[in-house]
Amino acid sequence: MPRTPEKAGYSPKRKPPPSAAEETGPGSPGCSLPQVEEALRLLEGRWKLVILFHLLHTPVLRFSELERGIPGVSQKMLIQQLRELERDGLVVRTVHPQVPPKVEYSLTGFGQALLPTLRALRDWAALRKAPALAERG
Amino acid sequence: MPRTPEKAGYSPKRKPPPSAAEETGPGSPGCSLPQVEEALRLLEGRWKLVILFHLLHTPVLRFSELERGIPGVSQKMLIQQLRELERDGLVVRTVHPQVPPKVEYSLTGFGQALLPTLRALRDWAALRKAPALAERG
DNA sequence: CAGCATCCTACGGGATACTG
DNA sequence: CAGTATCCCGTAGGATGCTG
Repeated sequence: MPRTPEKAGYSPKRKPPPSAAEETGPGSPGCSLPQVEEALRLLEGRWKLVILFHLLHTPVLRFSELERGIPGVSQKMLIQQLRELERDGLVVRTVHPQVPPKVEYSLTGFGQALLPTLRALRDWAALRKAPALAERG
Repeated sequence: MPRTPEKAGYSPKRKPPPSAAEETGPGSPGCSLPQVEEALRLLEGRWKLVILFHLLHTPVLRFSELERGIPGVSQKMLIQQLRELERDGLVVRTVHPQVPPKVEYSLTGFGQALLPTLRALRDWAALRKAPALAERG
């Protein structure tokens, strides 16, 4: 993102609404919708879930392994998404100071906590082939 | 998307890889990664999960209700995401032929099947405040 | 009320080339 | 090997205005 010289935090017209803590009332779905929305942002990005799926299956993976494991991704995207996941506390990046560089990625506790979600997601994905699914609920 | 007069299906350089059913082997994470990836696409979009959360909480909602329930969204986006969800078989759109138009949205069986996933996601989101979460997994 | 149409910008994300 | 830098396109998505 060299287009903005700074950190490019981005905060324009997007969330101009009132103060905050407003939908957090008792009438909101589940528990606190905005809190969920916030967490959802951490997972946005075409490759994040895929990366997490891989790291959940293989606890430690180096960059090249991830790259090979996710055929459609470019290094730029892989790096970018990994950095965001790291910044958001989902993934740990470990650099081994060697001559041929070696960097390994693994999940934090927070990242591992996604296990139930990803498992449910996988099961849901499997439903797409199930014929017993009535189209009209 | 009036820029492309047609349906603008979009299919450029995105998925040029081999045939398919290749990672579906026994060595892949969980079950079949590409299948999960495919299902993941149905949920992409800034507002889709939020919409689904709302519809899971309130089974039937009209357009204006959703609009009010999701403060940050624009009508354009709301419509667009709803249409995609409808097209992908997650949501049903029911038009009531009245003078002041009335359109209601609800989940299909497939959409309702996301309940466990969304629940897990909500629980995970709640973890962000939990102090007992070691940053290094 | 529910939606379509249009314009416009920022971001997502791919391709390629270069570096420690 | 594991990135960084740059160029570039297409899409996401906001703002506004109009319609049945």
